[in-house]
Amino acid sequence: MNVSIKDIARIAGVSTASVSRVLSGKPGVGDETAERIRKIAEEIGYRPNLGARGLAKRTTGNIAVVVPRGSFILNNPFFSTVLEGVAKGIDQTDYNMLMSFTSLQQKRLLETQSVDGVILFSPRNEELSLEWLKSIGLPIVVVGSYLEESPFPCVRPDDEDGIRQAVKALYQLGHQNIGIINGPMSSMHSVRCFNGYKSTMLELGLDFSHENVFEIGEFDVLKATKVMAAFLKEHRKITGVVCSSDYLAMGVIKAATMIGLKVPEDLSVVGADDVPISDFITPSLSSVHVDLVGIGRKATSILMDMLQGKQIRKRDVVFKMEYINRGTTSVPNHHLIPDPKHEKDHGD
Amino acid sequence: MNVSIKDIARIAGVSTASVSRVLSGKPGVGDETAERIRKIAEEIGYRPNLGARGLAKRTTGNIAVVVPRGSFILNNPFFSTVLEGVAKGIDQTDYNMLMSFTSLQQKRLLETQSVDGVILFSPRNEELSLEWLKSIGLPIVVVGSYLEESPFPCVRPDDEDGIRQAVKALYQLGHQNIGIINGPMSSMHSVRCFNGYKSTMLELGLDFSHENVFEIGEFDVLKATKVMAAFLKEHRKITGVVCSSDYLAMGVIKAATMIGLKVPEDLSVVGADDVPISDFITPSLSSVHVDLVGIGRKATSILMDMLQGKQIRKRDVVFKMEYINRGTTSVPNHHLIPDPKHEKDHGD
DNA sequence: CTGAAAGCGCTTACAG
DNA sequence: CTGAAAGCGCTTACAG
Repeated sequence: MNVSIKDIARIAGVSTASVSRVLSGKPGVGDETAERIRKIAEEIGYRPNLGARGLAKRTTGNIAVVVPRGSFILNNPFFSTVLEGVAKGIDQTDYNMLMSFTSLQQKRLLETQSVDGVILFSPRNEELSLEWLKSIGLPIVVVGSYLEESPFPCVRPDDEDGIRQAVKALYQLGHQNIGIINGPMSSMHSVRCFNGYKSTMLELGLDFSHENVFEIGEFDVLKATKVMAAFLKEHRKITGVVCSSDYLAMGVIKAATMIGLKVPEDLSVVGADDVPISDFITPSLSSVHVDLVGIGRKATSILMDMLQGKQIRKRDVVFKMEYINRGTTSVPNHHLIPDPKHEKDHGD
Repeated sequence: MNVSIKDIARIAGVSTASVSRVLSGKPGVGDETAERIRKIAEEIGYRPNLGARGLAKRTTGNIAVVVPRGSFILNNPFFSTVLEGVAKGIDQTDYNMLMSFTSLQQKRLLETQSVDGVILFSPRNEELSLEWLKSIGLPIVVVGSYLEESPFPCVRPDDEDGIRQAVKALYQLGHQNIGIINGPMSSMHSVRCFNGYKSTMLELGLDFSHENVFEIGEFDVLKATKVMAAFLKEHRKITGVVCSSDYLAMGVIKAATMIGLKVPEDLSVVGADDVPISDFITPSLSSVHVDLVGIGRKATSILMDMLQGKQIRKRDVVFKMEYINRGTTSVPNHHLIPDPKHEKDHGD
């Protein structure tokens, strides 16, 4: 029913081969013929059928963006911000973006020859097996931390150092009892954050205790506030807390408020990643900045390189992070600090 | 290189027609043959080629989700929340979800026979012309307010009534000078909000003045805080402000803080839509709730009906809204209200 | 129940 | 510069 190159060929009195050539920008057709073909195509409102083209060329023109953990993840500004970068990156190409949020959809998407490559948001170990991922034989680049032995290029924040900076910032403000609110340890990101936290505490000569580590099982922070509130209540010695994400940090603030703690007077909290909304809430969130949009863009450009058969030199691209002091951090309430002015002299 | 039904047919010693029939669940193949085919398909790791299937069946199996106004829109929780509903809806079908954020991508996506239907997030008039949209001849359902004369089914919040409730709530708290922070009037949503605001002010016998209407030109609220702050500074008589979205409301709070106004003591603010994060920030945002996820789901199910050729009875599905009092509203500072207890007795 | 054949809309050696 | 033809991987009347 839709017009096809056949129609154009008939009207123009040429072969479909010629039509195909001019419409897909290939050389080898006389200027006049080409012009005539273009005009006719325009007139009869020709729309190429990407599916057919894909069949013939063995490509799809689609790239998949798969984010595990269900669609509620959309509320997590980390994802939406990186996604913004990915979207911008893809926009500059001729690819279309296919998204999937559930594992069912992912399987279907990836097993069905529907995409040429995939941007994979850091899956947890149990969600997508490395074996399966390898078996589908698609170019994949992962965003965020993933398995060490992953064969896929990866672009991620330097999360371990991010937490390190967060802890140091708190330390320099005078905090001694510093806790961490972390995601589930099945995520490499959480593991890295934990490592950064632990090693920095030790390095600074602060008490490291598993007591002060709170791991929430789900990324659904909204639901986790009550347990966080309980945790904070039990650990009143903690005057500062670092979080593995800004989103989590917002939950901590909420939880603190619930039990009557003031931020930052009673509790300093610092996030990680510095999503756009963090500078926007009141008080604005102290965090460790990283170029999230840049991460998304970089991931896309690496994928594009792979799609063009280029050799990928750097399999791991790590974005550096930088602490930003805003409204949710201050000197601890219980101790008067002699000289709170020294802002940043990496004490070691 | 990938195995196809031809390979299966050869191995099984049957025709590709039979293979096709069993693999796509069609009747008319003997149990034994069917079983053999299935087993072989499994063994050699057959993956159907959706593109080829699409070519043959004249469908794509894809639905497009198009959101205008660039990808920064992802930071707007309204979109991500509705999107969550859409994603959940699509998950339950066999369709894949193609997303596009820029107008370039949209054109390509829709003009290229890549999708069977589209979920369109309320475009502004100037972005996507109705003519063009109609010309592509795809089933479309729009989410959010759009042109009155739009021929496409639409599902949206009752935004006009939402603002009405917000104004009334403020009025009942004792506010007399109520302003509105609105989006650009090129969006139907903003128009509706303005109408709701104006008519309610008049109805309540309050002063309506264009002075108290602040329209921000862009949806990029982050960038708009400074102008909002200036506006608030110039209009100190305003003790309460209603916003056309929660996202905007967060900007107002930020702006108020910037100029030293306390929320809600000095300024009450109420949002609209009640996105998940609104209950999460501190103080939590008073807003007018609407089932955003439900809106996304409903839009998807309507589209599915259209795809199956069903007649759509209700072309406009309007979700009702309900005011929720939280932490950003209180009695106005300047006036002592005799009886602030009467919470909700729709005064008219 | 089963298969031969045409067709979906495009691309691309191959030959001229 | 141009066309005939085969092919991409699947589906579906049609005939048996």
